[in-house]
Amino acid sequence: MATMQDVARLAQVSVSTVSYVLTGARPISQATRQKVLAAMAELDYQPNAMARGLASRRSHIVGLLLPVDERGLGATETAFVTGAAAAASAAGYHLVLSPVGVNDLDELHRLASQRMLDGALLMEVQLADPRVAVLQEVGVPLVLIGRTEDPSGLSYVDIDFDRTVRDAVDHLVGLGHRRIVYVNHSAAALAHGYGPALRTRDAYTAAMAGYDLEPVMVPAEDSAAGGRAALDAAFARAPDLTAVLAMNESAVFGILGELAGRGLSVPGDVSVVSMVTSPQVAELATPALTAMTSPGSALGRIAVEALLRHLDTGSDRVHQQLLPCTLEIRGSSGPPRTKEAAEQ
Amino acid sequence: MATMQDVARLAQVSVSTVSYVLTGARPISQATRQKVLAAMAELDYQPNAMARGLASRRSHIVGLLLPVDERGLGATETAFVTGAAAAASAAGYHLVLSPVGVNDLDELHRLASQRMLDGALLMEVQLADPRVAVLQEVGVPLVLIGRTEDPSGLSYVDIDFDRTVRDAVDHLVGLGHRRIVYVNHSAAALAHGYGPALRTRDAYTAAMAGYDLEPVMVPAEDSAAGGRAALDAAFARAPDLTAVLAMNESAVFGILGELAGRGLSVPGDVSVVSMVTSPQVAELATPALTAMTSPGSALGRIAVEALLRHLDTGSDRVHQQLLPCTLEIRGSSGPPRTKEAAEQ
DNA sequence: ACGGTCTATCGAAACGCTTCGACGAATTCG
DNA sequence: CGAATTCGTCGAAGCGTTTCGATAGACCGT
Repeated sequence: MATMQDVARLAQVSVSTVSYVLTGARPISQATRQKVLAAMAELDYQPNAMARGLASRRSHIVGLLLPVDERGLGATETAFVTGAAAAASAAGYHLVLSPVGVNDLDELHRLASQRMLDGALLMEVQLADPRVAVLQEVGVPLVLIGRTEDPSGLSYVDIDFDRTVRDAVDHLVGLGHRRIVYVNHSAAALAHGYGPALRTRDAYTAAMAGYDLEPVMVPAEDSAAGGRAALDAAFARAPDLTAVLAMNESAVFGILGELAGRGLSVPGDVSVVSMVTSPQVAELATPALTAMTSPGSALGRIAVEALLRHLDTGSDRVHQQLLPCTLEIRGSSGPPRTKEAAEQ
Repeated sequence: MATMQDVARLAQVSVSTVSYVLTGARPISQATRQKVLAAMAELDYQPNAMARGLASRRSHIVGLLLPVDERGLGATETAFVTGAAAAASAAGYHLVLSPVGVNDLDELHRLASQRMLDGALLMEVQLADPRVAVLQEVGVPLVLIGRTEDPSGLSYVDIDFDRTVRDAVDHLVGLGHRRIVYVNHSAAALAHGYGPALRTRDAYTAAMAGYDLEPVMVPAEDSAAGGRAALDAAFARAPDLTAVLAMNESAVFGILGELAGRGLSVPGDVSVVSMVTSPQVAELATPALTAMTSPGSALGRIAVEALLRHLDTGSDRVHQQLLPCTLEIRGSSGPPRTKEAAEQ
């Protein structure tokens, strides 16, 4: 493996000159630059990442800190991860996947103190997230995926839940629905201060209020069975419902199954709109789901770009950005049956 | 940020002694070890990963090389990635996610030559995969996820497709099915030498032959629409089919939808078994899918462990291991209608 | 009491790069 | 036309570890 020494010797220049050619930290004449580049090519030289990292105090590695307690990542999270990895890679950075428990603060501290990470993305941020303080204390630049309760001074990217919920409700109301039930994440998630669950709850309430409609929210476990149970609960509380808005991707399928089981057609009897869902998943359902498509991959890319901008320019402007999910109408939503049609 | 120097000074020992305490490379007396550990604790010392990496020529980073051309990762791949990340993390290693195009060999060469990776896991291995040679040439220890045509001398972990297909066919034949159609990956995947598609094709043919049954295989695009089309094709070629075995996770949902569209019940009229599927996905369908559950997370863990064993012990024994998917019977498979029942 | 082993520790030389101060040559300016 | 500036390059000092050879005692058998 060739070193910079070898290149310098072959090009008959000093080591520092080779370094300057590589980093552009100082001007180098065309002539010598060519000599050096030729030598590099001949030796198939690649800079040693560790040495470079040690000397420059920049590893060119950013960490993606993902909570480990979850049972696997959903399609949205996966898209986020791959989007982030692609963006990092495109910018000459590396993305390391660090599973750290939400409450394993010591482990996090250790990880962050190793000077291996130039910066970090924090996934699944809670409203009150102790991990933020740990990372700040160690001085690792940070971009949150999601938001804490008070994110002032913190960079984050997140889904614009307000807008997403409003758009979904608008869509359903626009079709003529009045009785719209919201199936949220689980009660446990709500209790834990899981941001998306809380924010969508509030947004839903507000959106319904805007139309003078009564909000009906039921929580659902993150599974098909949870969806079935939630639909039962929904009918118990609103027997005349004509539309279901569901945050919980897994639960949607249970809802669909349960509707079919009750002999109700979609969207004839009940319209279903799935929130924060990937197109791939939406297409799996029959009928294909009208869904608010999550900007998973874009979020990942934007988060990385914001972080790298900070790292590379040293600018300490915080980057705060919300991306809405976009409505994609497929087969699971339509106008409610009119009274007459229903009475036939 | 405290350095080893600081620790040494505080503990009144030499720097090398501190290092030996940390690495255990040489014996250190209890007394000094305690002094050193105390100093470390007091200073909240964490070794600098870059410096350690430079001096020891070991980065403690392994790369997960995933092809970039795919449109996202499926649930199985995601489980693999998280399993690998967890295993690496547990062993004190870091996992970097490197999206490199299957044919971007230069990029791969560059990545591998940076001495940033102690080893690599190669995902989505083709039967003839040029990436393997590149990595071997650079001398990066390697574990394949999947297999090349001739994997002798190479470490790999892969799904035992033979066994998986056989178990699935056994299950269906055991229920009484004779006309079993296999819905494989796309024709393009087959043409590209995509291992799972080819191996399951052969295994299916062999398993059917074992029962003196005629194999009928149809390819399907990786989508719900692909599944619908495949089912059409299947009925065209085998109008009397009673069971569908499907490799293509996305297509399964299309198949289910199309069956419902034709007024056929599952499993009453047609049984469906999904191959290499995660439980989460299987549960989404109605009825829940009888499926061969993929060992995604275990594969990731095992691959990392094999790689690290090689790195840490220097043993150059190759590790070759196949894991079968396990049959999980849910609601989509059952005995075929008897002739009498069908004629009623 | 003496060379011979061990054991625990030290000092110094890497590891391969970046970066800073210095310096000669070329250029500019008054 | 000499002083001041700029440009391109060099040498050397780090960056924070690991690791190797050396060494000073402690311990052994004789």
